[in-house]
Amino acid sequence: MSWNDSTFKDKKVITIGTVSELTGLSERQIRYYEERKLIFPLRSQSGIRKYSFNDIEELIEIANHIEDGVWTNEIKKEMRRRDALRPSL
Amino acid sequence: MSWNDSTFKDKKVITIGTVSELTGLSERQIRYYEERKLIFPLRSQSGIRKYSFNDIEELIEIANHIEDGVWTNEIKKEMRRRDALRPSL
DNA sequence: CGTGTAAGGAATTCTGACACG
DNA sequence: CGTGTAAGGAATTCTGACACG
Repeated sequence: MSWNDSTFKDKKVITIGTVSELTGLSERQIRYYEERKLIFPLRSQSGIRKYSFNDIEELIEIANHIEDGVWTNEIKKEMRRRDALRPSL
Repeated sequence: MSWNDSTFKDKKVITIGTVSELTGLSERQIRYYEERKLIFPLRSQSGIRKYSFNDIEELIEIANHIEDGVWTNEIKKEMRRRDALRPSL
């Protein structure tokens, strides 16, 4: 019933259509980035994807990288590097 | 593309089914509280209701009042009283 | 490689109404 | 008064595939 404020950003409750509006990305792009293991939406029982505000921010970063000509493959590597640097956060 | 953190709670992006899961209220109840002017979801172009985390917290408060036997009518009055007390916030 | 699109089906949401109390 | 439900329709989302390059 109540969350500490910092948790709102992590609550996966937003539907793909809304994410598309918020980011300007097509649903096709958003699903593709998931296929490439760059983003991990929650799934409802019936299979509907749910994203958090954090996911939205990551999607924008991913899209920016791709616009710069970076492959999803490289983005994935960069993510792993970043995660390795801050193991406790 | 980017929001200051305090804004997340106010972004109306959550669908009624998810709100129902999060609050434990039925969709019927949630729509009824809107009919009684206690809650004000955003509407997508096609008419789909979108709620914020703040709305969810308010819904829980409303439901608690009703469980205590308070009428929506009274809850509305209380809301007006509260709003009048902090005009600048 | 990253993205668009048409295809068919399943799940979601909407409104107005009848019911109970 | 507040809430449940069945009804019919409209909008959303899902997957797998073909296309282009």
